[in-house]
Amino acid sequence: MQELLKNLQIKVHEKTYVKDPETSVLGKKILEYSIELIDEIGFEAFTFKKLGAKISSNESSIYRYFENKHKLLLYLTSWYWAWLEYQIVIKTYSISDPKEKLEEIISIIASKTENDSNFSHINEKLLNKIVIGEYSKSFLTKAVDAENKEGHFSIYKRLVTRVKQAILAVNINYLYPSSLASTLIEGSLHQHFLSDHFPSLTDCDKNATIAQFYSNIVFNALKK
Amino acid sequence: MQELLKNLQIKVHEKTYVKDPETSVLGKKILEYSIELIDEIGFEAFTFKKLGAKISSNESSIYRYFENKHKLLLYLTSWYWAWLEYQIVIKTYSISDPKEKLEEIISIIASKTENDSNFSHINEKLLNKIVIGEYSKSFLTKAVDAENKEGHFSIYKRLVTRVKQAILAVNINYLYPSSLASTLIEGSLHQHFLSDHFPSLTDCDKNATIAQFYSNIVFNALKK
DNA sequence: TGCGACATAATAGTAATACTATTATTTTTG
DNA sequence: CAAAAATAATAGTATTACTATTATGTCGCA
Repeated sequence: MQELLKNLQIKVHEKTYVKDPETSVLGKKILEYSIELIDEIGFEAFTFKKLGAKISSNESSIYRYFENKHKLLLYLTSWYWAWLEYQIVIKTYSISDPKEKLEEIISIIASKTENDSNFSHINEKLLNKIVIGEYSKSFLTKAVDAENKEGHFSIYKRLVTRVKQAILAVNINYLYPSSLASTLIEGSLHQHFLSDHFPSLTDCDKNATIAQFYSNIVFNALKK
Repeated sequence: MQELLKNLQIKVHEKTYVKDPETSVLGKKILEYSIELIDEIGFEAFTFKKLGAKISSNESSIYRYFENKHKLLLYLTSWYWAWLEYQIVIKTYSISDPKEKLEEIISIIASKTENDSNFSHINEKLLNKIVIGEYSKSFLTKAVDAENKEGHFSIYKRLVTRVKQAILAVNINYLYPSSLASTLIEGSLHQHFLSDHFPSLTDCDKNATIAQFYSNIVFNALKK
């Protein structure tokens, strides 16, 4: 399985980039250091000029890979969701019991991300931090509907659908599988944010984990 | 009760503004039309110059009320949460049964907002739309911790705490009252957004409402 | 009526952003 | 080695997010 992954490349919707960043050294540098820079200064202050300076490259060269920083954010977050989906597939592949499987999925989604050596130019832990702090900005724009139509959120939607299926496998009669799946994914990000910045608004990271909280929510909701 | 409200003014943390917009005609115009304009063009494209043009006033005059558009967003969203809290207080004041009370709170938080004639220059329905689409941007910034320290999120935190109390009143032994309260409030906004832009990721607004979904989640979680 | 205080408006100016376009240089590869 | 492709450098534009200064209007009260 690990061997198989060595040859794997995470595919992001091609309209997200002008030129596929995975196909060149500069492209990979853009990915690697944009994650670092966005983490350092935040997405608002992040510019291609600053990134160019950081990688001793020119602003105009970065524009040849991404139309603008918003598209780059779409790329990075799509990459993250695709990667999370792979984690889920790999780690739950051999689990046949639906409850056990869902438990594992919740744990993967809600736990802190660990780095994955299979993708050397992507720091997954940092990327997870970015997703927590910036993901909402990728869809909270006036362009959502157009971008959604173009397929920029298809990976995210596929992930939600996969979680939904796992929920229905536990209880086929549950009335709100999509809402529960999307709440779990988005809510986990939010609880992470709260535990970092508004600890009084969460119980997680005190005597409990986010995974335990959502496990409790989900399995109580699915009780027959 | 309605009479009492006539004389009520929603108070927002004073560090949010340079000059209290409630104290002048121009100030109220800024509030009224910034809501309209942000709704029309989105927070990113919104500028004080455009707002000035809309209200035939000058950019520089608006700066005398708000330091920048981010502070204005903090003002508007704080106003919204304060208003929501009043709705909860008024509508649940006379309910003594904790379950019934929590049910009503969930309904107020999760349902579509109706306009409130008590505050003539604020269109609550539009403001709710803005909160759904822009609220996250008010805290997903590098300045959160500093702004939190300054008290800009105190109204929101008070609201979450109030909901937390209502949750504990139903089941004092529940382990995650803060997380459940914050999930309910933030998650409701997200489900509204999904039902508008990603209907496949939610079950709400098809055969169910967001309030029903959260009611199901919350009361199953609180079952003893 | 007139003076001062204050609110608002107009104007101008700055550094940075988010690009586009053109040209120059370097690297790749056939 | 020449052509093609990638990258870098340079310059330029409209807009943003302000700040500062000055001008105009408006209210109260002496």
